[in-house]
Amino acid sequence: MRLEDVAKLAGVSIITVSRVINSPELVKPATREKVERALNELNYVQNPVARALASNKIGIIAVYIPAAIDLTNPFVMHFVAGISEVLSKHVYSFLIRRELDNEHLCDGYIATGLLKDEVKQIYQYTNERNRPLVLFGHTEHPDIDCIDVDNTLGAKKVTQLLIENGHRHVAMINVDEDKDYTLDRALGYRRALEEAGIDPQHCPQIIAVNNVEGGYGAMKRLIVEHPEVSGVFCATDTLAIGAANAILKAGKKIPADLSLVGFDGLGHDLLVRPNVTTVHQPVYEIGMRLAETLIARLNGSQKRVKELVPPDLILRDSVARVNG
Amino acid sequence: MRLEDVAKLAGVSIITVSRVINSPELVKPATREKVERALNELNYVQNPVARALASNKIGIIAVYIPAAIDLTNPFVMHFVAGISEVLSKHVYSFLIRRELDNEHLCDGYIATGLLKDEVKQIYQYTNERNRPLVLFGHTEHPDIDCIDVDNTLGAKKVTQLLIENGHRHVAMINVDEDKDYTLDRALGYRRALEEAGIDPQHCPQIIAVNNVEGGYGAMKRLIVEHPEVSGVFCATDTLAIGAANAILKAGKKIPADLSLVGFDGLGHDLLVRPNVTTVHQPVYEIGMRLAETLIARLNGSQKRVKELVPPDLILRDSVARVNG
DNA sequence: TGGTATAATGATAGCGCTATCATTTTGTAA
DNA sequence: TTACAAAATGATAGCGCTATCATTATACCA
Repeated sequence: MRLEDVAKLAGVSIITVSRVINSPELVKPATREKVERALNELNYVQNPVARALASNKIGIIAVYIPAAIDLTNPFVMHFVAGISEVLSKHVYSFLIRRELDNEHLCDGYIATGLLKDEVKQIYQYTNERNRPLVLFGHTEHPDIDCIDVDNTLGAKKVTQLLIENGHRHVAMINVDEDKDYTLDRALGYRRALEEAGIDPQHCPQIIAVNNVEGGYGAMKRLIVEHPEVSGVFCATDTLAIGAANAILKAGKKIPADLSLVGFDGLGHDLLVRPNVTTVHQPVYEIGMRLAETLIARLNGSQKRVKELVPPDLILRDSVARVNG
Repeated sequence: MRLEDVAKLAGVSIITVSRVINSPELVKPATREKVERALNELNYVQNPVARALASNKIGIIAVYIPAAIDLTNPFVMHFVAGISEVLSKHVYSFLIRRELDNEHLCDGYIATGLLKDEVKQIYQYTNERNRPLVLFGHTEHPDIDCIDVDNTLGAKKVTQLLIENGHRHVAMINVDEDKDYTLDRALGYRRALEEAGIDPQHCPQIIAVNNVEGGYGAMKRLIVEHPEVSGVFCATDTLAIGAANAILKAGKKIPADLSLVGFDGLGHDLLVRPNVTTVHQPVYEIGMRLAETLIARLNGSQKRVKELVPPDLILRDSVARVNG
């Protein structure tokens, strides 16, 4: 079933059929009708591969999520859902790529979850293929469109919340990964301390694997080794869930005995008690913005996009005044 | 950058270059080396669209998830992750489609989350495009490869668990949706009751919207209207979380005052206390099996696949003996 | 009625690759 | 050396569509 078959039946040339499909306004109504009848009769279905080859447009965006990243992670899911919403409006499909192999059946790339080394790699990869690239994070790279959460600001805000509630002995449980957000959140934490005149040296920072067990173990250690600490900032909500379990297990109350804050805000609130005060990362929105940015590029935009999205505090039930 | 450029540089024909890329064993080592040098020097990158057009193979599987289904649902993402694992081994990419429009840039289709009406629609759609289709669920359709959880069996098992623990007054909170799994779980529930000699008429079944709030409201009603009930089966874990909240809010204990069981088993266990006994749906594995089935079809298999995967009970802390 | 502008349609050459068949080269045995 | 088979390479025709330019039909005005 090709344009040719339809053309033959309708008694026109194939290009006229193509026009009826792609720009019907260019075809005289009488002819158009004739062609449409033929299209219907033959139940014509276009071959998008052939169109892609001829027009150099495929209608697919590749979302690159390295194989090391767990797809079922809510962070990833919300990100992908945001992308999906925007792309479907623009008649783009998207595919999820887990590695950078020879294929590149797409018009452009969105990437997330990259380690620093991987940024150079995908930059080269997309350049070789002459396709635009937009990134979640890594805003330090001048030649790539990037959008990120302002991790430093978020960490600072939430640490300040602890301080404002009278906590002078605070601690941070951070993630054991070579990613910017780790450093940025640690930086925000330190800045909040310094601005409040608290010596960061006196405020422990524990490194843990980013899962519930990691948070649990770190908090357990913290309770034993630093009994003076009254407020804890966990670099992720996942860590915070583990930490909360450890606190309760130790027979302490949240927030009466220990105040706890997290970072992510991806819906755990419905599931955990007490609800942990946290920083909401607008991941869904960032997915949307990145998709919009990429589409703008595909439509010819030359504007370099660099955005730092300020996160919001979500105040819940896990912070109390010291001795209050 | 085309095969032609490489061929010119290497002093061979384009087809020889194509062979070096696709079936190097057919090329004499000396020639192969010459071509490989040229490939490297020019940094050749293949155009997969052209290859797809010429070979009628694209290397993409479309996963159709209707736009009505929330992508951030863990059910969906585990399913997708299972598909992803298998496909990446077979050098296929996959793309997520949210609606059935004119595009069909793929070798075959995997679909989930379909309403009954939508099954016919996608069946016709894929037939017109001459592409194989495999489905999660809807095993009643004789002409489609389908794999499903045995929902009836799972619901029966978990209801029996309540009965075995002495609960004679049980209730079910079911989902308000026109899907098979709804009916099947209700059926399993009823069968378990009947086999135990309990009249289903005396065991309430409440319909709720499938979210935490829905479960909460339904449970609240149940406590007021049916105080005799001592064991509740929720058709989804999401409902069970809401139900658990309602029970605790009412000042009752789980499982001392009320036993509670769910259905899904998708990792909420880490987040909710007490952990709810549930039925584990092997969604990830079903994603894998569907992907394998589709690939078998693409490789020429003619075997109709119909599988009902038996789910497992996950025994946790939310069921106790009556008056025990 | 003729001439010109404009609308409508058509012919044809790719897009970059693979499949098919044809040709050339190489290897082996008589 | 010759003959023949097998291995290696090449020429060419698509795959089904769109872009580009050429041609033909129609409209409009003087």
